[in-house]
Amino acid sequence: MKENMRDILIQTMFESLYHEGYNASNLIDLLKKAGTSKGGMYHYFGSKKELALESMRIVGEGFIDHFWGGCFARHDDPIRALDEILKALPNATIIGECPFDFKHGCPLNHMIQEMSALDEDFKILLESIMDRWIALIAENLKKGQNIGVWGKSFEPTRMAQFIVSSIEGTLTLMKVKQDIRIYEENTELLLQTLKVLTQKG
Amino acid sequence: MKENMRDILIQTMFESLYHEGYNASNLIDLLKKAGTSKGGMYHYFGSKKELALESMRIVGEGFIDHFWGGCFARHDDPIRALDEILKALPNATIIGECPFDFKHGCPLNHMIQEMSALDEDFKILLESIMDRWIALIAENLKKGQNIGVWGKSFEPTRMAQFIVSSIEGTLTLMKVKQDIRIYEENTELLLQTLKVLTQKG
DNA sequence: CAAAAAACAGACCAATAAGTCTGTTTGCTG
DNA sequence: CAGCAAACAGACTTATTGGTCTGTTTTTTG
Repeated sequence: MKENMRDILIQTMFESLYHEGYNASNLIDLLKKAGTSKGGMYHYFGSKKELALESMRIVGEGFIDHFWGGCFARHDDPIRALDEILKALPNATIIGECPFDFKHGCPLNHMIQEMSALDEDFKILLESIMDRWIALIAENLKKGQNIGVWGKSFEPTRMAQFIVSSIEGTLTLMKVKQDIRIYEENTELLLQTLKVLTQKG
Repeated sequence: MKENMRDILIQTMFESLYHEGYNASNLIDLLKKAGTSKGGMYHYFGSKKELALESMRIVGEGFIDHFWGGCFARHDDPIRALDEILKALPNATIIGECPFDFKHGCPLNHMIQEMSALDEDFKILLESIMDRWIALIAENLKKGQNIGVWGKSFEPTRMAQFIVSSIEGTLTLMKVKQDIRIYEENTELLLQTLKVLTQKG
């Protein structure tokens, strides 16, 4: 059951992007961590950028589909799913051995800030990941409306954008303040808000 | 009325940090834009990092004190002030000739993502700027409670953190999607939320 | 088992960029 | 106006880093 070097490179690059960012991460260190060499990497990927893009795509889509999508799928009631997601996030594993942690915040946010205005390919990819995330939440908000746990007065996509924004902003604050109470207080306020904004009638 | 080169360097560095980030910005280009040379810059600052830190400090504190603080000071009612701030932000000038723009989002968020886990000096500075921002809002929320436009059931600092998070997250979304409607919809939801969470009685 | 292709190792190259150092200009002061 | 210090110009140094290229090992396949 030998792991494929291409996958190892993708995971290792993700960790570098998450912890150091794109410009500050260097290939030699990355290759050392991955246990390979220049030749090994350039055999699979045409450039640092190509590996980084593929890495963000695989990990980003995977985390949304499996962690978020999985939580939604395990609950009939999307309210409980959202609550569980926010409680589970601080201890979540993003990919392989790489845990989510408050010191480094949200990798998607990090890449958006660092790269989206600098490189069009990154921008396009990051936007598509963000769209996938928002679409998944909106979809489940709609489901909540259909099964009657939420009212119909709100627009699911708008509400999903609001939720995502609130989470991203909270994680930014966490990254610089590293106080878990802020996360708990903010998510509590968010859930409280949702109950009001989405109430029936 | 000749402008001081030290100030020009601070403004030019801020633009570079805002538009390219710390690692991707290079000194030669920056010096060309500022109209000076290596000798000119190293006369005032010991390193690129020193200039960047000073730049973020001056501009960050200035924007919070003047733009945010100014808006709060012009209104007795902090509800109206917050509303005006959110409406004015898309056309605000951050410093000198550098306008706020959705393509580049929030410079504070950008620096937090790129630098706070990478360099302790950046982290300390960025946290202090964030604290100043939150404290200013909390202060004015408290004022709103005291003059009776808001109820007393909420904790000003927690609410300020929630507001800041929501704005930061919204600007992250703007940076990658660049659709002003999202900003308008999100800020509308935020204000709506505040009215509910801060209501009297 | 032999040949070919995939996978990998690592020396080398070229570009970039921060920082240094020497020398020149500008402006203030006694 | 002389002298001195602040302000600035720019060539040079040094370190880093992404990418290339040649050669070796491993695996697959006919």
